[in-house]
Amino acid sequence: MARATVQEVAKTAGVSVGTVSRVLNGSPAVSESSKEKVTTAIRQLNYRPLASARDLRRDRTMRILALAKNLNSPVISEVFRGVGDAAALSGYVSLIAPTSGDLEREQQLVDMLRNSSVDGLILFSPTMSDDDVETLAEQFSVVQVCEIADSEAAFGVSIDDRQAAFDITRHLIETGYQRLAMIGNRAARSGRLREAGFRQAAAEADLSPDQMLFVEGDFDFHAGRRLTRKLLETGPLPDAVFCGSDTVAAGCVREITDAGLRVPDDIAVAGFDDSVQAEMCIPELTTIRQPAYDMGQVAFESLLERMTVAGAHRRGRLFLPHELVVRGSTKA
Amino acid sequence: MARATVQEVAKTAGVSVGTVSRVLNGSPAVSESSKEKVTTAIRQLNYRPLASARDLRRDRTMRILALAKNLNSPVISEVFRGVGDAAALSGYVSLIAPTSGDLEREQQLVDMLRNSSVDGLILFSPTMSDDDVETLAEQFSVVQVCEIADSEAAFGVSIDDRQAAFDITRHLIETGYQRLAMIGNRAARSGRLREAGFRQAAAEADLSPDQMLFVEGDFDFHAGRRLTRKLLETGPLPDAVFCGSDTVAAGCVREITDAGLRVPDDIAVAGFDDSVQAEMCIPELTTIRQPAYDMGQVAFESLLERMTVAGAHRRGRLFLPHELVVRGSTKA
DNA sequence: CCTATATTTGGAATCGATTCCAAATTTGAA
DNA sequence: TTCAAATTTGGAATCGATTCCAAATATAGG
Repeated sequence: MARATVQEVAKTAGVSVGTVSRVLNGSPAVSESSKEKVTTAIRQLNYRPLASARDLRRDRTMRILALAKNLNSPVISEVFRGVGDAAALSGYVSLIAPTSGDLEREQQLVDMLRNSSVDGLILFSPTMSDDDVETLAEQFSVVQVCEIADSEAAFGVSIDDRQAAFDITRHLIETGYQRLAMIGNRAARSGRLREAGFRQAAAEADLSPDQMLFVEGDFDFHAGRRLTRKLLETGPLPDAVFCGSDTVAAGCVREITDAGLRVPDDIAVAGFDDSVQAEMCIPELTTIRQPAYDMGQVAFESLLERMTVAGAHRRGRLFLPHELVVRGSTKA
Repeated sequence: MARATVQEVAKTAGVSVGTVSRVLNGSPAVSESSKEKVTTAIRQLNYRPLASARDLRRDRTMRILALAKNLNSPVISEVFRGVGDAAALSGYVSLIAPTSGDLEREQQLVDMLRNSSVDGLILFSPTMSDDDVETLAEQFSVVQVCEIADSEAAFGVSIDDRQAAFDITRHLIETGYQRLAMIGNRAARSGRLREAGFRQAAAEADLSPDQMLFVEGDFDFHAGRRLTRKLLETGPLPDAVFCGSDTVAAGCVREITDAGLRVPDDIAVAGFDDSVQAEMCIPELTTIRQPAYDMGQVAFESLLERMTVAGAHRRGRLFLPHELVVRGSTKA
């Protein structure tokens, strides 16, 4: 059975294509009797309007695309859940695609925006340069979320990573820790901001450079272990380690524990994100809670404005509030 | 600057629309000089073919959609990575959407297949009934992955969940454990199969019913803790617990440890999936490794066949091999 | 130089849903 | 019953890329 068209529905229902289309789109200018005939014919033929024809004529798709490097991060899946729910409320479908950090793949996906396969784009951790993002956003509806370069033209939705890192580092210092270390990730835009916050807090407390150890690498469990090992082997031991993510912190706690030391008595550990892993650690992690779901919602609202309002101004960051969560991995 | 069309490109290049289209699609029947003129005009106008117009005329989109309840499971993200890589190799774009287990949302997304927004569909954990999946697959290109009901008409790609659960339970029994418990999830198709495998292995070893405790609930960390608590409080203590996922197993280990018991000396724990969490536990988990990435690839290949080969037969399951991974959470 | 063949080109028709305008029909008031 | 206004309807034009066929041009062989 081939696909039915409006023409066939019209013929079956004994009306014109115009009337069929009006019924499909809920136009009030249709008599009850016509509406019923059309509805019957549609059911009978199992008819569905062809998306490409509709999109072509209407010049919009009611679809958006969200890009990220990976999907296995708790923050990302929560952000995208927020995006999806907000999108659904406005009648949009939100699609997700991972780029694997592959620039070519990312380009192919971004082309879905350029060729109007989707109406808007949400970027989580773009591989392309900040300039390319900027250029893209000049012509199309784009919103960045979480990972936003700290440049002049920055725009998007995130927490204030620098401030958050400052806050948690400050907490460590106030709790009495004096030899701080950080495991960061300079590859990520947020990672650089968190490092800046860490250094700022340390500097304001007059910690000397050798009281501020820093190592950096990927943001996964194994990297956390490896980097912690490096930290324990080289130089003097820190008394607290601030990790750029809970996953890294989990690796850190594990490595410290395996080395026969105790958390937080010998070395305290702080994470970032307040993901499930923060609660899976022993002891549970002191960390920064990101309002991931809310950020997703706000990101979509912001995108919606850019898609629908003609001259919506594109500049500006939106910071959502973060929260310090104190648990057993640091002393009270 | 409005969007350019083939017409405008043709005019700028001084050729016909036919020639522009031929250049766009790499037809050999174009002279070098025309090709160059067109290429220049395209660059000059920053032209991109409009997806909806192309899709309408060609009657295909080169896009597929993958659905799952959530994205935060390590297995799902790995499966979808496999799908995405395989799709890219064949020139397809693979999109992902979470349904949140909401039937209405799922319907809306499945409609993207019905209205030809995408050429094919990969279902991970459908909310709709098995019959509805069956009906859908009769008319469209659909492949199930991981979660496949054990019915007559079952089709899709997965491991043999029943056999895998049988294997790991068997391993527990052979290691010497005699009072087995399982934490399962009857809401999932795979969960029911794993329970069956567990029961079968226990039955074949002549374990009596009160040597086969069973509790069930969701598959997350907190559920794992809660269900383990239930297990510890009621009835006689098991000496080994088989959990339907690593995440649940992580909760189980944690709860047992917090209760002052030791893993595996007092109670052994086995997981399922071999996700990162298996390595994050103390001790690390004995578990079943699923070839998630490969399953994704195979699922796409299977879908590709259905999308392109006319009368491709749709029936049949494809089982990929699983692997028992023995670690410290059970005795050797 | 001329015909036969191969290569390249132009442009109308097409895909299917929407929309606009004019025409037809209904409704209501007088 | 009649006319004006409101409601409903039909159908052609439209969106933009592709494709097919015929026409034009180029190439080669004799």
